[in-house]
Amino acid sequence: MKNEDSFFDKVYQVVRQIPYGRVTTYGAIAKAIGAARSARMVGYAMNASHNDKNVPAHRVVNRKGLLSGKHHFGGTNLMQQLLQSEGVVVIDNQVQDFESLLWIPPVLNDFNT
DNA sequence: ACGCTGACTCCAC
DNA sequence: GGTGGAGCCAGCG
Repeated sequence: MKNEDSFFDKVYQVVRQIPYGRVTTYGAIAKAIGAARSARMVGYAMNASHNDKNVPAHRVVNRKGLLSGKHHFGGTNLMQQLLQSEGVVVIDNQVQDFESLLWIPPVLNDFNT
């Protein structure tokens, strides 16, 4: 059975699949979970996840590659530093070469095909 | 129980 | 080409 009964859990699973040194967008995740129009919920879910889950929310940026949620990461450059630690060049809260680092997550299967 | 907000995105003017 | 508004869904006051 599927474990991701909650919309948020779906997001968590997808975000956790983001490879090292890679970034993705809310829209990409939203589409992966079947909610392309609910990108806001993706970010919202992250807020609940970053709290303590093992979800690399710092790898999730907005459509422009901007660290929109950095402000919620503790109020410091934590998010930017984390990305740079992974080899991602971030300048002024914006991911450089964002398109190249952009990683599109696969569509989340309902539970196993 | 009702309504608002929210780490976004897209469409229209 | 730039700016503004509407849409989506779920948690929270």
